[in-house]
Amino acid sequence: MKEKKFYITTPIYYVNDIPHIGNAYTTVAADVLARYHRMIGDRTFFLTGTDEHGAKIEKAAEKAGKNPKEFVDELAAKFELAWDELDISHDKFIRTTDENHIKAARNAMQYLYDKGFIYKGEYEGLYCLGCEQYKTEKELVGGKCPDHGTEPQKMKEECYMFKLSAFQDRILELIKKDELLVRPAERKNEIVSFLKNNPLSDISCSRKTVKWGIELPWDKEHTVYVWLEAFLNYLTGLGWDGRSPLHPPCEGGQSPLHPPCEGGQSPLIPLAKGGMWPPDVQLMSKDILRVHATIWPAMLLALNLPLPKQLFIHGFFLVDGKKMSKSLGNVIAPRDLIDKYGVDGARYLLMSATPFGHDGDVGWEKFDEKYNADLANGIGNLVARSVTLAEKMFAKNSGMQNIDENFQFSIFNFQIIFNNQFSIPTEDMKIKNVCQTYQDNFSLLKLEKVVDIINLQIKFLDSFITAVKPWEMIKNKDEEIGKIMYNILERLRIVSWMVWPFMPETAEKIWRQLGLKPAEEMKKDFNEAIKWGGLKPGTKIQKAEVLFPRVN
RNA sequence: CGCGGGGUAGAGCAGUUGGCAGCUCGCCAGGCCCAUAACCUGGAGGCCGUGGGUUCAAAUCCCACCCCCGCAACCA
Repeated sequence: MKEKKFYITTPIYYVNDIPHIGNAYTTVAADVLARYHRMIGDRTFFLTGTDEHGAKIEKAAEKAGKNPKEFVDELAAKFELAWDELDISHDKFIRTTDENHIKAARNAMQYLYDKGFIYKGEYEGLYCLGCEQYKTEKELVGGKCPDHGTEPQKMKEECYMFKLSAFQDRILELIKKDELLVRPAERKNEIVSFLKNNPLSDISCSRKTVKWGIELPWDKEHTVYVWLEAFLNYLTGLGWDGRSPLHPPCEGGQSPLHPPCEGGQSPLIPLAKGGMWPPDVQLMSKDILRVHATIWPAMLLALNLPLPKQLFIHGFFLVDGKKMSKSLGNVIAPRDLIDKYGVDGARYLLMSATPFGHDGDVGWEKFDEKYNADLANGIGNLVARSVTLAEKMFAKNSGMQNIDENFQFSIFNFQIIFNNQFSIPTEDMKIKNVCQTYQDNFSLLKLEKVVDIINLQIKFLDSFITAVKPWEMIKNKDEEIGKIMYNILERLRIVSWMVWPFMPETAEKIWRQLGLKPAEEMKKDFNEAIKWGGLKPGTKIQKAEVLFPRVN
């Protein structure tokens, strides 16, 4: 099998609140990558979902006068709806309350226990009687519980511990050698220096006091403490049953469920979906990097499973320079963005708000500016003017003439000059090279560069149109117009493919205006689709509604 | 010396194999009239945080210092 696979995950979101712009950012980014990989023909699996167990949810449910299951059902539905509204194309929405997840998690815990990675110990912490919860130092205000104003008491309880300490050296090595790639580089530095300088201690992985959770199979008084269980979603989301690595020897090195095993024996588990494991990219924000680069790989090592290839950490959004928080009242919900800018507008603004991997400052003013500049005045306007020109040309009884892209450069000089003194060699603007750079940047996850490439193509076409003045040629019945318009529309068609992972609906709207059927187009592979000549000269070009109305 | 990041045009940001400082918005002046009061061209506007060093050459590499932000583990 030559085809590649691509497995991407988002973290599962804790359902103690409705989705916000931060969750949406991670999810849209994952969606863009998943769509891109499907587009280039990779066998792709995109997993997202919700984390639904734990004391906080138990309490929040109680407060809302609901039983926990009802409570999480409602919130999980809100997440699913939000992703639906954002056109997220996940293959599976995993919930940690799913029957399969629970069963698998118990199997996995049992396995870890049997292998001696989990042992009985004690957890000591500061316990607030009012909250019936342990508090971390950070949660306390002046040494007191912010909710009850009382000082928490030191308490101990029996719990099970996971031998995290045993994995420190191996994890450090793996990260240093990029076998577990942590990107961007500054995040790798951070975690490497953390692992070098701080001894990892074993962590508690069960609670007696939390009822809303998954019971340990060998000790029903305990429930699994959240992190360990939550991480397993990346496996159970693929249909894993938790019986790791109890993979029967492959007879003759073959199995219908996964790629051939070496020597008939393999630690690879027969995951559903034909051997998707391990993840190629796991996206997350920086607050959960540390646990993902310690507990998570430790679990996989304990389970004897391959580690993810890459953890990619993106930044936080600041809203007008301030941290987004409920108390400041500056929380932006995905819904707010969609209402103002449309689904594709929202997706685009999230993805272009900041270089991928860095923190970014957002805000309504900035969103408005970017939306008008890039979408309304940029691609939206370009499509409108191109399609209108084509319609006018057809009305004058001229037709398009299929001619290769070199024609465009021959009349626009061999040196394309636009944007001040900035000049770009013709070679760089050739479709083949543009698409190559596009793909290179995508595989490096440089999404901001990918967006730049698209916008440069739009500028190029705008500049070209102004330079050749097709409207005059139409008036003068200049027969060269057929070639000019073909060049414009054909390049536009190819650009629309580049746009597709970010704004699928927009790409489809462009195709329709170009007389192409989205359903037919979607059958194509990217590399086939971007070949010059996809647009047939006789195609009926028809103007439709404005893609991105300006906002104020 | 806890760890990591940042300080570049009025605003927001790009910019490490060191090689004439760039983008978007805003501003000024032209052009165009196909298009969503849009598009194109040109212009003004920067001691690239400060002080040293390496180099023919530094925003970029090294050292010191100043200021800002995030993190400091069982916080889902």
